[in-house]
Amino acid sequence: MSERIKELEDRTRFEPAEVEPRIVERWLSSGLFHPEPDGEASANYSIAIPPPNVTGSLHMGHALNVSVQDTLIRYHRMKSRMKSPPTRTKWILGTDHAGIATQAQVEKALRAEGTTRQELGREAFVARVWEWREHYGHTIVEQFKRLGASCDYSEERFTLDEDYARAVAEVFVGLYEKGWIYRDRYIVNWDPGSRSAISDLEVEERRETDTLYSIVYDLEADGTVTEGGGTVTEGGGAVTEGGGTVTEGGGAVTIATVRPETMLGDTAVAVHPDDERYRDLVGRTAILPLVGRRLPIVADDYVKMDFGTGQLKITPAHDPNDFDIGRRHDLDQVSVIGEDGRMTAEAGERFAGLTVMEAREAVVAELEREGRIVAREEYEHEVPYSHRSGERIEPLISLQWFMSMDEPAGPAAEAVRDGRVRIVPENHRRVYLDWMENIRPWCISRQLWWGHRLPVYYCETCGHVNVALAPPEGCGACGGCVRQEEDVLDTWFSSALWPFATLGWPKDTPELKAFYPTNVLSTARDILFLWVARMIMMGLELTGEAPFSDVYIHSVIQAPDGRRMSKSLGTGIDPVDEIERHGADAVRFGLLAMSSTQDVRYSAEKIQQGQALANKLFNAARFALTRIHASLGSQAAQAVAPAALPRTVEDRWILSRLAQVEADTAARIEDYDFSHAALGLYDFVYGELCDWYLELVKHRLPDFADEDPDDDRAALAATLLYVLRETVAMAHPLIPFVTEELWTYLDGTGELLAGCRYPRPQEHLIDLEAEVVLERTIEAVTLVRGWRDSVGARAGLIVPVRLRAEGYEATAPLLARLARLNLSDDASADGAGVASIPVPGGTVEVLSGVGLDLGAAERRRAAVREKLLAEIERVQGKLAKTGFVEKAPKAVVEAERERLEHLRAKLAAL
RNA sequence: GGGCGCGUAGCUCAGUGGGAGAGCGCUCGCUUCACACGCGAGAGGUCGCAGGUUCGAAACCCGCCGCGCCCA
Repeated sequence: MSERIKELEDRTRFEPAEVEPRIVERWLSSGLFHPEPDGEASANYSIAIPPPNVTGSLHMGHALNVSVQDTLIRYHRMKSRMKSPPTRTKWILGTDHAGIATQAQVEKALRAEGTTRQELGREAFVARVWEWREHYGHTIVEQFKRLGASCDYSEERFTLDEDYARAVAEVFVGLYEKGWIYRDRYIVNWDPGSRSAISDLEVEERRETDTLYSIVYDLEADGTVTEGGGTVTEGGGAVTEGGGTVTEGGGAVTIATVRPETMLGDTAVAVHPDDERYRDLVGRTAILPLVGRRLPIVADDYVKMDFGTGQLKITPAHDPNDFDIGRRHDLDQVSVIGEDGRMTAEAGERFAGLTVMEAREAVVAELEREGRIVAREEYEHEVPYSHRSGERIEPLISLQWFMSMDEPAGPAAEAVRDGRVRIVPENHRRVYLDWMENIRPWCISRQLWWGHRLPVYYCETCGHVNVALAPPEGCGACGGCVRQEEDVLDTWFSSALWPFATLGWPKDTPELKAFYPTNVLSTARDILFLWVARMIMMGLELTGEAPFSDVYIHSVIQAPDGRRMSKSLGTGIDPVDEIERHGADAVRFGLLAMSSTQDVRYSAEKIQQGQALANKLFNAARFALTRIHASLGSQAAQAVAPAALPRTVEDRWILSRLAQVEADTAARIEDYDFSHAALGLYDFVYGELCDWYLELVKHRLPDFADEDPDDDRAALAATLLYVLRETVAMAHPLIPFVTEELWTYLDGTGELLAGCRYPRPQEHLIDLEAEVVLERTIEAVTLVRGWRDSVGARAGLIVPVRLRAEGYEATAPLLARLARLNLSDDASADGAGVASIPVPGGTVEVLSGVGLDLGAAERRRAAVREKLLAEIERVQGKLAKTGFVEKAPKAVVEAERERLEHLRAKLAAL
């Protein structure tokens, strides 16, 4: 027995903390994760990792997503070895510069030092962020390694790499020239926290309660009155009922708002065109209180008739919906709130310079004084907040750069509709298509310093806009001096190029040819629009191909309380802690096993189940290996293809089960059904391999070293090693560490399992006859054990019995050993036994009551009889119904009849 | 307001038309020669509620209730 095997004998536990660093080291130095860019993407397999934020660290979402992708990558890498010639498998790695998030982190650090980015200046600040990245930017990549992620670490990309940045600029210039990118004064989501515009998708709505004020605006009593005659006053009067302060003769309107300060920017009042009450109001003019501005009353079907009075103030410069209404009716835009979050000069002398909240109070006070507030009520509504800074969004009009979505949305929707891109699970498909069909322009400029600065140069002389890859010598129109746009691009603009820009696009590189388009994108549901949709658009437009053929949307791992994991609530669980506690295999297994539906609660038990599986597999292999080496010597301890071997029924059974589990596992991985792949593997290893097969054969593996191996033992060793090798290889994509460790013992060549072939199910080994025999035996063992327990038989007691049952020709000795029975021949022990245990196919007659409490057995038997009688009655009732016998499929009826017979035989046996 | 998902054992979840399952927890037993992160046995469920389809519903359909998430 070799030294290594001797050492193995003492390792009674699988110790992840000791094993994992060694294994990672071997993987990384092997070069296995870095494929040469050979062949065509259609034959190779590739995944582009969703680039984590450069400042980020591993959270549960990453941990699950990395587990998913690594399982796919390892599975396909192993499968690629079976092809001739072998194909290539690549997992493209990199990080995202994450404009707002990263800038915010560094600004926070600056604040702690008592300075600001403005004090530092742009150049120094950006240098500072790069420094930050050097120090902290690799945390998450190191954490990926701890999970066992087999990314191509030799080619880590960054969205601000020189080549990548050039690609981004080229795309901008190209799309500008195509007319898809343009500059516009448009209402944007202004984030006062980051002092930047952000996109619609970075806004989150929160439910809040505010005061809803009802405010009276007078109507102008001018010539337009004649149009509607006297009815106008009536209508106006009706809506101000209870207000009591209607002035002058023209009537009034009453609008409701939770943001009274924005009224200073009102430029119209709107009613619904079908609203009978206000038909005559349309075309008239209201007078804006406090300001005196004349407000046209327009008809627009955006207005909800049953909300408030059905009369709506329109503030095009400070509300996205009002902005649209304003465009439809050609209304003025009056900006009363500035980018600094304070009221502008346009708001009037009394309010200019106040913060929004101060202005609200002041406006309400003024209106109050004039008696114009006729109602206040508590009102619950959705308020927009910045997903980035957490501050309340201030919608305002600003000069920004946009990308039109109308042109790219069509092809991107079509690619999903016609199946070129498959979304798994399928129900997200419609969500994607709905979004594509109701798409809005994308605001792509950000008022930040960290990111891709727009390749835009404004002429200081004539104002001409020059868009070019390199800074122009002078203005293209007048030759004057130019200065570059200060803004940077939305981070998602650059990530939209991820699957191809990482491979060298727009250059026609071998990497691009070998690995683009990629096979699958695995990601979280919340960035389906933010990122996935835009990648599909950009991929189709720029490369002519969808960037991946499958999109897998993995589960959201919630906190154990069923809500989102939250740092602030302290409900987050750190995957790195879990790896340290239970091992990376356990974390991977657990996360995959729990990820069955779109939202799942974090289950510490599933992680423990994974840990138990790794330990179990380790011990099963350790047991088999130490015994085989001890009894046969290492030269004989080779796995042999089982086809030619003489086999016992239990060998035939386990080989049959193995073939089926191999097929199931592969199918489930390919179907992205990771939870069943993981749990199916667990069931096989625990419920079949260890609980039964090893128990059935362990007596054939005695631990003495110097006996000549006979045929049976050699055959068993071959089968056992074969089953272990196959099981370990099959499990590798899911639990790579323990399997790689075991491979060093199971495989003599020193090769890494990660680079070996994936097991191919041997269909000719499927043996249903052996399965029937073993199932029967297992059931009988379980029944006898239950009986033993009920009669208080001590574990060591061998009970003398006579087997009176069919179907145990091959397994009677196995039954006897596992159930601790001593089988007598019929001839030598006739006469009635002291007890009878029903088993499939007959009974086990107990011949002696020594050491048994048979009274307890009698009570138990009564309980079993009750159950049997109830069951028999149920099945009889079913078969007595003519409807069932006539309409149910024949096979079902037949099965019920058989079952009845079976139950009756059992009853008779009692 | 619209959409998606979920509701099954004490807990977390499988099960999608024909005998209610797993892991953990619980009870009892076990130095049975791999594993005590172990082994064996067991208790525990009107499958959210109400209706419908069907010979037959945990599963399919309709409605309701509760929880979570997304979009407007």
